[in-house]
Amino acid sequence: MSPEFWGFLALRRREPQDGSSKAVTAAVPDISPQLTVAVPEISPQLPSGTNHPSFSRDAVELEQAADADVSTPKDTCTNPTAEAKLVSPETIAKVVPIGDGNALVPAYLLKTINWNVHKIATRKLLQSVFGRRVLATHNLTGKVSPAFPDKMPKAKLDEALVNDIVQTVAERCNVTENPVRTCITIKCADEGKWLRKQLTKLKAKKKEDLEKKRKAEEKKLKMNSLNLKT
Amino acid sequence: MSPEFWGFLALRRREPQDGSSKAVTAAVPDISPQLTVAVPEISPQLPSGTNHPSFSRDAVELEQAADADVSTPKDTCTNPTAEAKLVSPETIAKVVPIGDGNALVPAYLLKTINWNVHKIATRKLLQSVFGRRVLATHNLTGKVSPAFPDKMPKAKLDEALVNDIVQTVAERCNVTENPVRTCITIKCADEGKWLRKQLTKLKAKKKEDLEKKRKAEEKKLKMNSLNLKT
DNA sequence: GTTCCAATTGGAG
DNA sequence: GCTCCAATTGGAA
Repeated sequence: MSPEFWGFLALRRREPQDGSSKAVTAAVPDISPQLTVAVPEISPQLPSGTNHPSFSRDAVELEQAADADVSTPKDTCTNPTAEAKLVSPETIAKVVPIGDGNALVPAYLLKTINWNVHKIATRKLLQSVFGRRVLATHNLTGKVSPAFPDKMPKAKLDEALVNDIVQTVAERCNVTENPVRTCITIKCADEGKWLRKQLTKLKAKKKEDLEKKRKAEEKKLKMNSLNLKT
Repeated sequence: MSPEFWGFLALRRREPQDGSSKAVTAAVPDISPQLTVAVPEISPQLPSGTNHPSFSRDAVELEQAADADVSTPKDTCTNPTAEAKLVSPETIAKVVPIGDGNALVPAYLLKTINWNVHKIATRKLLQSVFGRRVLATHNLTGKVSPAFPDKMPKAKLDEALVNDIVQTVAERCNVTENPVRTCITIKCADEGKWLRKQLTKLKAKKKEDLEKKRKAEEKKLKMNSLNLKT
């Protein structure tokens, strides 16, 4: 609850335009072109790192914090990001491309989606293609909110992947592309809130653990002093 | 540009919940039940006063300011709010109800609307039914923005009239009601910005006039003193 | 626990 | 000058 606790989340721009952004981008060349692995439920597309045309230091910190803190808890059920490549070929074969073919989603997922409800369809695809933490730390445009010009902009979702989703939903749900994009914006916002909650929990737990440790030390000291007396 | 200048526009709540709101509401009984008059282009539905279930003092001030300041300039082309009743019966007869029949719009307007573009259709109807200044000072729900909890909420647009518009557009444009409602929200926001601009201009003009007057006085005084010397 | 809503904003189109 | 976009927010559904 304390302001300083959220300092790194409720980010405010310190410099109007960070001159170091170019250098940072240069330092992070395109390593992997968004390989989408087949993982049942919540496929975790590698969170961030690749497609950030421009971000300033603060944004990077947010993502690192997110990566560091929330990667361990059971937010992904069975998934092993690394082990994904060791999965049997049959399972991998069940991933199919959508749109222009950049985005890959489990075939079974496509079958479960109700294409009458474009909002849900969009969210399902987003979840599958990007994973929660990417959604939480990115948005459609990567631009600052006009309503909150002091807040750090989030990174931009990979355009090609977004387009694949938008196309697919627009076609199969028979809606225009715009409501789909709006839906993406909302999903990212929602996942952002979710991430924050996760981090709050984590911090609370850490604090609690520290408290426990402190009390243990205290007790130990007390015992020691008692022993000395007798 | 000075903060105090916009003080009454960029309203901040002073008290959490204004206890006087009831009294104010009582002081403004429902005078006219939203009579919509037929005026070519921009029909000016009487701005405010009738359907405000709950608003605090600040909100009232905003509306009064708006009424007082922007009613004179040429924001409405040919319209005479008062004279509307003197218009020939034929002209009045050309007004037709939409939706459940609460909202009335000029028949010719309905004909000009392109029902393939729901956003434009919505805006046209809004303009006709409510008029710019009502749109500028009201919104869909009358609730505070969650993103700006300190800003005064605008008054709520008459629900029956809104419903008539929403129904009509949803039907004739073959869209769901929600995009129409979103469109209303945006239109109100846009008209709010428009009103602000008008007021800025007015204030600038007033200031300029004062300046002129002051200079004239100055000159006069100078002349007087010269006359005294000779 | 998620999804959805709508208020507000500045700027792009 | 008007329309449209999407970022952010808290709470409702």
